Amino acid sequence: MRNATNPMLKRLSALVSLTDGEIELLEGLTFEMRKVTAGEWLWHEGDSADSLLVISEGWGCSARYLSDGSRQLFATYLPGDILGIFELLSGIRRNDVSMLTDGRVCEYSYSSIFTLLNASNSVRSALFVIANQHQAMLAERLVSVARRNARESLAHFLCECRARLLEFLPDDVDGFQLPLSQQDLADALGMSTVHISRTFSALACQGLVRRQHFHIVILDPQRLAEMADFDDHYLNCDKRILTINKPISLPEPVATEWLASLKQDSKSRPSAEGDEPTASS
Amino acid sequence: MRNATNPMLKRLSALVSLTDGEIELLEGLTFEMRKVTAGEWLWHEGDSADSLLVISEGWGCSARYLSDGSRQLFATYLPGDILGIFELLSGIRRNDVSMLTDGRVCEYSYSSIFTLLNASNSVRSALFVIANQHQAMLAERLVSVARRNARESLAHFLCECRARLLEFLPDDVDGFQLPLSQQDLADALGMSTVHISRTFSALACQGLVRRQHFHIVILDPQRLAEMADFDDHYLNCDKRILTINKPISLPEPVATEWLASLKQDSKSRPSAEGDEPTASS
DNA sequence: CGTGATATTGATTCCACTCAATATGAGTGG
DNA sequence: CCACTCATATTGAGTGGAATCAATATCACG
Repeated sequence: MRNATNPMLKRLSALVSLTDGEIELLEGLTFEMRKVTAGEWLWHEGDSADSLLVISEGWGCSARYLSDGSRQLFATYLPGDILGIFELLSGIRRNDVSMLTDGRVCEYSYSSIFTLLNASNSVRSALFVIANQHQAMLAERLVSVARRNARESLAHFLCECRARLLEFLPDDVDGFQLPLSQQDLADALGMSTVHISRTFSALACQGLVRRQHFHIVILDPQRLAEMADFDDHYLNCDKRILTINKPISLPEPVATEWLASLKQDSKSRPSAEGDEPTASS
Repeated sequence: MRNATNPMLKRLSALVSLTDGEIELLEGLTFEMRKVTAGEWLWHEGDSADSLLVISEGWGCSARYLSDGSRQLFATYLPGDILGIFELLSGIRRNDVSMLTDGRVCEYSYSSIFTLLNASNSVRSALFVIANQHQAMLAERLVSVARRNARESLAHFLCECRARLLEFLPDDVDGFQLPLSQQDLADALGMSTVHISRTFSALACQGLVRRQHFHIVILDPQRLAEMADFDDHYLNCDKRILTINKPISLPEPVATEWLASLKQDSKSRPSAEGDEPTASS
């Protein structure tokens, strides 16, 4: 298994069960892996979009830069995360994305992704699920900013980071690198850097976390989650469900004539990819 | 034309160009239209999900209810909006959705939607675009709550409502029913009801809006948009793009008469605002 | 006309911001 | 190895925007 060499395959196979055919398809995907450095822009809002990106190493983030010079951070991206899903259709990047650390990213051209999407239900589902997770995290951030106080907000963010990292980190090393400066955290949580600092101190005082530099140790995950009202279901519930349900795949006696007629239609399509809905499998 | 009788077709055809086959397919969809009343729950977080809902009349909203009794409003749903897209795959409702006003909703079973999705690229694209728009609105809300002060925040929300309604409202009647109580607005914008009231007064003082009861008149849309740093591209850019690029969808000879008839139809829509809001008419 | 939901207004409080000074740490070059 | 610098973080003092509390006021509706 050379999953390790193809980040897309690695990520998707963790989300949905793939048929051998789909695995082959994914393995056959061409992609370009390149090194990126901290602070480097991956793209800007308004850029034309023609590729999907998978972070293979390092952290990235998406943000909005406001006219008053401030910044709102929307999402953080960890190794394995797939960026640019929503832009598949519009062809235009929706916000600025940059690297927080050095790392490596893999680029897959949209044309190859389209082929893949047309050929595989599971891949479509997986990408949809990922989009779903990002939406859920965004909603969670909104709740933090709007309804939680500084300590709850920061605690929640830390819990989320830990949960996301948990499947990658070896065993229970209760500590991880969080490559966000206090400025970054402030921009994510809608606070000032000063107050991030104070809030960290407060959490430390309560014996909840320890932090030095960019290294975080969560001393009492249980209590931290409680104070943050953190529930990780929004991060992984879909995954559980998916492996059980076999989602979008045709559960029906489909209107086969329709499919046939549509297939004909699709012949006139310019970017003649594989073909239509693949009732395969 | 019975577009009006099938809200799904109506909405999707406004987003992407559909082939005759797809239109027929959509027309053939079975759905159940039912009346709903203000305050009625459409579903709760955790409910199992097996249907897509299209709002045909009235306003709805999705929200999270926190353990401390407070509430965060995530989204408002207007006539034409499609709910439950993200739940297609997980089969579980992600948050609570209720009606803000009396209205009517159409229910489409997932099984029929799955058939449709498998048969049509365009429909897949359209639903994806809709999901995209909701994500964009959520992000915008986050920016409001995190970065904008009360006046900007409220102004932005009003601009957004106006923009969303604009395509439904007959020409430039610069006023509309906004069936959100100040409590609802507070829950949406992360403020207190008291401050919503004061902020409305402030905006009124500046000659930007007038408001009585649930009726809003935006006196100076231009200036209001400026103060809110409002840019409507996130609401409709995808639409524009889609008709140009026709990414995933089949680039067919567009049924222009269809679109035309739909436009007309929406203009002559009865009860464009006549009875609609008023919490419980 | 009374009742309950909704909205306004004033007084007070507080959480988090801003400003400003200092500290720590990493990286660089002498 | 030290001095310098730049980015990052800490701490204190003062301020302010919005929350809270509380007392009316207005409106819809039966």
